[in-house]
Amino acid sequence: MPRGRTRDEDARDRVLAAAFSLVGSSGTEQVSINAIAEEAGVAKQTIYRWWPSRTAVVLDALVEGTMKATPFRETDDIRTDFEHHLAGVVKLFNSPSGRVIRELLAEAPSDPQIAEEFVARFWGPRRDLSLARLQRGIERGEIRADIDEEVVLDAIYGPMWIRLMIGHLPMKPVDATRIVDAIWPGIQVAD
Amino acid sequence: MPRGRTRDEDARDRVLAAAFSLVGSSGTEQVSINAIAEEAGVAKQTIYRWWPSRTAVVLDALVEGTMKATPFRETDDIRTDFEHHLAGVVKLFNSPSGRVIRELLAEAPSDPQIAEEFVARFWGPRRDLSLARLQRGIERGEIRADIDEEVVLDAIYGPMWIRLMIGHLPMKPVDATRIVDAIWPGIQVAD
DNA sequence: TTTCAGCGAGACTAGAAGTCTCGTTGTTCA
DNA sequence: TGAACAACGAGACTTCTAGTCTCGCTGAAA
Repeated sequence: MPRGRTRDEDARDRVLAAAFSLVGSSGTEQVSINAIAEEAGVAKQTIYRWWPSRTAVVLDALVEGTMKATPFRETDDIRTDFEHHLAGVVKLFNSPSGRVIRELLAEAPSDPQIAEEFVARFWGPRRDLSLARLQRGIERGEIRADIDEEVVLDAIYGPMWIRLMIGHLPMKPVDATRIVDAIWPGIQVAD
Repeated sequence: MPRGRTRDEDARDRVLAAAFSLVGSSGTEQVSINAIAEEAGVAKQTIYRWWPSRTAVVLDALVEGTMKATPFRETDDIRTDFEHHLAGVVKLFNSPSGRVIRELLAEAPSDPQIAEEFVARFWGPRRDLSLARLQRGIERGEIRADIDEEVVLDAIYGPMWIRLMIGHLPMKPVDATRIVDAIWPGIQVAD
């Protein structure tokens, strides 16, 4: 056990909560590191002692705060499982998390480290769940074996991401069904 | 005709070229407004006289620089036209323009004005071309009339955008075909 | 009770966006 | 031709924020 005072875990939680809350409600404005520190009742140095940058805090807050969002149901009806999952994505993107994700991705071009971690810790794990589900569909003979899995996944997720990032159209729950309707005929095994 | 010295159109062109070149090659680093001014051989005030912000310059540069990119062929084979168009998108996104688009979209969350203009001047017009092509397909009885056109368009473009923004996978020309392969069975009129 | 790292507070530094001023240049109009 | 005037290059200046540094204090471990 190292000497000295131990880390204040409560302060850690307050920082993550403050970061998530501020970035999720205000849109980047007022979300200086000072504002996060003040909201959390913490000194700025306490933040920089544990995180390398403001964006790293937000990423941690996102990963921690949405750990259990967009679960993947495992029933015998793969198609419906995907619809269910996508509906969860719509809900997530329309919540404060959506704004946090958008802000985070906006930092990615200027911070490759963040971009990499975002993929490794947030996007990757979720996408892998989908991939596994797709592969199980192939094993069970319900999904065609000759599809390009990566392209199919990106076609399934793409519409939501494009709307989150560009914002040209709203995301509605019914779109989850429509996306699956559009994709499914191309990947299912012909009856 | 107003009195006084007229605008230096050559300086305007140099500013746009410098902005596009710097943002397209270096990734946001070294792309301060000072750097653009220096590269263009222009005073900073000359930039702010004509553009409201640094990002507005980059948007103009993008619109001007990619006016003729990703054209939409009009043959009798709609499916191949889409493949051709998507292949153009892949090429565009893999070029310096891709980086410029990414940087621009990264500014969008903190600058609603830019977000709106990006849609109105870049994304909207291109998307409308696709939409018109899709609708012509419906009129000609090649595409199903009951599809949700917006969702289909976003499913077609989505994979490229998601890869541009997240960067989890490269974009290859062959993906253009694979995307269309994945989407087409769901939207074409059954034989 | 000594040691020592974490803590809050806040001064400080560095760098970039955007503003302001100034003397100069080029165009229009009387 | 020359006065009026706006755009120009140059660069100082202001403002804001990310991130650093220093301080005296606090609390857990040995």
